[in-house]
Amino acid sequence: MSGIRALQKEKTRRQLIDAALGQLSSERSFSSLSLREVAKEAGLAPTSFYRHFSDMDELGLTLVDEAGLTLRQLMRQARQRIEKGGSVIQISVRTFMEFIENNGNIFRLLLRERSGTSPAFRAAVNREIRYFTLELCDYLQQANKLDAELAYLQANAAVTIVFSAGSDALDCDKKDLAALAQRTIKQLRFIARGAFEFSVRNDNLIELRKTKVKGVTK
Amino acid sequence: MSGIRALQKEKTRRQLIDAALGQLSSERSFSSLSLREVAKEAGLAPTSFYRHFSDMDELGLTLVDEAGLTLRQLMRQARQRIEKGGSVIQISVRTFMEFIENNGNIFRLLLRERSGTSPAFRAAVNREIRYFTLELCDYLQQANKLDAELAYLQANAAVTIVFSAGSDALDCDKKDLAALAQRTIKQLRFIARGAFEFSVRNDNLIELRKTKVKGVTK
DNA sequence: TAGAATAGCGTACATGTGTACACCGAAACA
DNA sequence: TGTTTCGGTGTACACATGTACGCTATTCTA
Repeated sequence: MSGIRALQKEKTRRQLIDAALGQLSSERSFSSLSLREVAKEAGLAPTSFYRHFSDMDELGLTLVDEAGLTLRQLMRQARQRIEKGGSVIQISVRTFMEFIENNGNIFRLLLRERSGTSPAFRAAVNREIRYFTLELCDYLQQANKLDAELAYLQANAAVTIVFSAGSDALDCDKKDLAALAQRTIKQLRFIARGAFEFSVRNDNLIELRKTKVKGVTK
Repeated sequence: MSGIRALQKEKTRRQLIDAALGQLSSERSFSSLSLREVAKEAGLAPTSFYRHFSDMDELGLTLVDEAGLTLRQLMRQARQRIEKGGSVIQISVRTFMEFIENNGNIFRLLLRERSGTSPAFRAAVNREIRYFTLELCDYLQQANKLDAELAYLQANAAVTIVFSAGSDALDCDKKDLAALAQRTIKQLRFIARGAFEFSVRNDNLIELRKTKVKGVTK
């Protein structure tokens, strides 16, 4: 395949996607974009839009997928940095903050559509965040030898905190970013520490039960 | 004052507010409401809208204020319950979940406009959440004898977690609500425990410094 | 009680929207 | 080579929106 035609089509499809992304800003949400605007920005006649997407919604879901991809790419980047040594939490937060500085509008898209009016959008965003959380959960489970439930709860809480910090970062003076990151790091440490304490307590309980059982069966 | 005229005006103003609130739903955001729709729902001619608000934005900000009020009312309710005894965290979460069940659309409004396209809206919502957080912070500071910074970090993290849980609750099957609440409670315990551990560590450091200083000055 | 103020109405208009339709030219295919 | 497919265009339409303007009826005020 790859015919000259399919190639061109793919190219203008990208133009549409980029046009949409390019119009997003702190004062412009995806749902406030019109088909006509996007087509115009992409240098297309309004009706040509339909050759690529049946709907603005379809375009939007594509954008969410794209955002999820960028997010997972981010994870990989963070893991690479971590393997080179350093505080896991610190590196993760720093990586995430960099992501937001470079991809503010994509992150905004996720934040907004997560609580938006389209069930499909909400589901798509939540799916991406779930992937993100589960990857972190796996990591915690094997790195910190945590119980599956505890690991999930910690991962979920951590992602929530970090996303919220990201949201704050979007509206933040640049000079306050470092302080925000520091606070976020401390909060993540609270969570990690708390989860660890609970894990220890659980282990003790298990030990207790074991000895009890031994005592009885003996 | 209170003339029959001012009274009537106040009444139809309320009708507009209620009309707007009434149109909000999981699939309808405030920003997707049109002036005409709201006026119609309130039983008014479109142009009469201007006798009460100069803008849909002005109406929106009024709604956010209203929501903040409801939120603080919620806090009071929770405090009353707490004074009657019981786990602070458990009662708070339960109260919040009840709030969301009864005021889903108001909560949605806050969630959405927090990441919305209007700087004024974002500021208004953040202000309400800040009040909420500071009240909790005060409580933690005196009830748990925490450092001001630690108390704030804990309060902020807790509010973030609870709001996020609230957001999940909005899209949740009713049967899963209890489990969600349980998970949230555990996460809040992580945070509380973590903050406590850090506080203890800090105190020890302070003790250490004190003895050091004593040793030197003696 | 006469005159001013004003909440609410209806009409009217310019503007932006999604999309149906017919058409064109170049690539794909037989 | 002749035919089909298809990405892109321009026109056209019905519709919803915000809001300017002038009018009316009722309340307020002097």
